Amino acid sequence: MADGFDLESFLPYRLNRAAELISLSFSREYKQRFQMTRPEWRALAALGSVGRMTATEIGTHSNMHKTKVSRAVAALEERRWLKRRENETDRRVEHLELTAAGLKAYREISDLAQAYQASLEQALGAGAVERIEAGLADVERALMSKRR
Amino acid sequence: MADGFDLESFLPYRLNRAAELISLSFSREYKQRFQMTRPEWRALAALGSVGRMTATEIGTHSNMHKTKVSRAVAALEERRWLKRRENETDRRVEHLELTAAGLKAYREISDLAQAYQASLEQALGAGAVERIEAGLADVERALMSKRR
DNA sequence: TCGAGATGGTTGCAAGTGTAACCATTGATT
DNA sequence: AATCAATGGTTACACTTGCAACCATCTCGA
Repeated sequence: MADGFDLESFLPYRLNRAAELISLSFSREYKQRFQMTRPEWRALAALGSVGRMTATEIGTHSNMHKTKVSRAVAALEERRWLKRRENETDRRVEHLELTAAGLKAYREISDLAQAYQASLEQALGAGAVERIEAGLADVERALMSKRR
Repeated sequence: MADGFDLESFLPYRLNRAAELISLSFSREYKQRFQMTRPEWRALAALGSVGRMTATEIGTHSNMHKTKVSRAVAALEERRWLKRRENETDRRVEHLELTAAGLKAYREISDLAQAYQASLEQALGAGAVERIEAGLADVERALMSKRR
């Protein structure tokens, strides 16, 4: 069926397949150990690396839908890994920050993540990860400008 | 919080973010127009480009869970876009192939996909897509060998 | 100061998903 | 031939997700 279209070189497809594969591979490392979903880990990581943020900020930072963020934050709060602080001047927003326990968890999981990334870099060779990430950044930039 | 871990350069995270972005961006192009889910489009694309396949083959080819494939195939059949043919020598397997209507749909959507990819290539510059895909292939290879 | 719209965040609901258990069939071992 | 494991595929169930509708609060202009 030679009609010019090749799924195998269609970027959305390729990107998704690689992302699913890597995501699956890494999530196995923490899902069992920390009983945490991916959105929760993402929110934790954002808070851990950036510090105090609002829910909306977490959403834009990690490109998650606001309901995902909302539920992830609720779950982390339930675990006492984060607390909410109200903003004096605008009572709609809530500042979120990790508790001591949350920070501890963040450190453990980010250690895991670093080890994972290191093993990937090892397998891929020097500079490969940087090159790939540069490419991804280009894609994101292109999509963002496409949007409007 | 300088602790050595930077979410922004963590490959699983970056890959997922880019994939979600591009997937969202492209699915808008066909979801409304063809009322089709992503697994259905994937199965259709696999069948359209490869030709006759079994469900398992579609699964490995496009890296989809077999239940996803099963449901996508059922949906496509419901629409009369594919038909099942039994295998004489092994009655467990079913050969799947597109009907004329299915092929027509495939052509329309793959035209859309080609146009989409062309606009991306335009925005990204010559060779960029190939470089990115080469990087993705490396990642997949690394993950596959990691697995065992 | 009042109301209309914008913004931060949550929730109800319907649809999509993975896991595990399942049915049917085949292949290998005896 | 009889059995048991392996394989192709479907389905029941619980969980996750996105959309839309929602509540509360804030902003801006008449």
